[in-house]
Amino acid sequence: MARRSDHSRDEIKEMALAAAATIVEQEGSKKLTARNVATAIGYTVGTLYLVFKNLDDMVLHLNAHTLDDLHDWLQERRDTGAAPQQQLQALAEAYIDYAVSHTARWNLLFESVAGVDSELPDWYLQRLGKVFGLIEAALAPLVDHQGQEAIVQAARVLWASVHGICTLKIRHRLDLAGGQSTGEMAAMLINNFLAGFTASK
Amino acid sequence: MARRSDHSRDEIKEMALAAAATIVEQEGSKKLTARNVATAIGYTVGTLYLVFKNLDDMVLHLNAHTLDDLHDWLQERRDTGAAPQQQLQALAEAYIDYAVSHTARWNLLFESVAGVDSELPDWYLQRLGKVFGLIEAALAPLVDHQGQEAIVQAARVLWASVHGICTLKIRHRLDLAGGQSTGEMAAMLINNFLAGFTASK
DNA sequence: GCAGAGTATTGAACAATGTTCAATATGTCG
DNA sequence: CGACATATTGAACATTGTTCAATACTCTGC
Repeated sequence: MARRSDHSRDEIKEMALAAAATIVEQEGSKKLTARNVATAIGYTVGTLYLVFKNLDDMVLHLNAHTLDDLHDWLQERRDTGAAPQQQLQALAEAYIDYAVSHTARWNLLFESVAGVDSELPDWYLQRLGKVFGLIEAALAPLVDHQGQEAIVQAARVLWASVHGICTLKIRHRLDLAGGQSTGEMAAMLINNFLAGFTASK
Repeated sequence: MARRSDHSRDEIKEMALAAAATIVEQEGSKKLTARNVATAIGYTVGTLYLVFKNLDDMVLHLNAHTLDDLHDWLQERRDTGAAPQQQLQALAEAYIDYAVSHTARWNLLFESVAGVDSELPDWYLQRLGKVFGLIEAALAPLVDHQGQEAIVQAARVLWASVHGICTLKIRHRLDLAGGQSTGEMAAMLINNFLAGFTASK
């Protein structure tokens, strides 16, 4: 039996989340079970339910970490020196790259049932906002003739669209004859959208 | 015990799919279990495994029906008399409407694990293609100066983008301050994309 | 050091899941 | 009518999320 006070609750929480991330990446989300996580950190299921409300709650926290990860990933790969359009293209490709190289973990971000009927907690939405912030920053120089609201709205439309391309490709919903690559699709989207967007003064 | 030859295998298959659709719509996909479907059609689990390889296989067939449903829904609501841009807007709104009013069933289209690692069967991809066909048809008049390939590619980019907007909204991933409606987002996407697309001769 | 209190941790137990397959009920054909 | 073929069953198994009484530990006060 693990000795009590070996780890604080917060430590156990972090250990569990780290173990969960490893399991998802290495074995897929099917293997993300309470018992597997518990074993991986040297505790038992009961302890897991002491620090998380339930498995959905654990996944939500894991997703929060994934969002932070994704944010850093995008931040490293955006090309702040380049023109806005190239920045956006770089961000889109980085996003797709993340989804491809961390598919299981990225999928979990959207598979999660929590939030389908109920609201997502504020601390989670804030992390989402941080990711959006990167797109907004890249978009900002292009649209100084429009309001801040237009930037925010365009950022969301663009990110949602890139996400749509990404998710359909990864789930093989675009495996029809004559398909382009996700990169080409993102480029087509960004180029045409921006052409229209910057023209509308 | 149901008497043998009461129903052919195909009949059982259709009964099961109809029951599955009802369960998903009325009780959500969590209640879509082998036992629930079997009970609903007056058979037992064993019989279900006689006509479907497993539950994923059943869901795949249910999804095929959903795609047909969606296709008809879109076809009824597209406004073939209107200008291409209005047609696309109508299609986007119809798509979002379908997702909102049949959320559980629509979600199942993309939750399905089948196809994440393996290929989707041809008969399934063909149904996907039929849905894309509607967007291509609406797009065609706008781009006769470009090739057929450009239409196909633009249709995919547009549909994937609308889908992205739709899925993020429904899963509450856009519940941040200052959000637009899905309809407004789709309009912003379509208007700007088309402006860029038709300008690039 | 020791008794006792308090609590961190356990792991057996429960209901529900997907899936299998020997047993059984039923129809059909000679 | 009897015997074969097969449609159908449902008990059984492994695994899941989740709970909670029992247990094992640590620490306090003496």
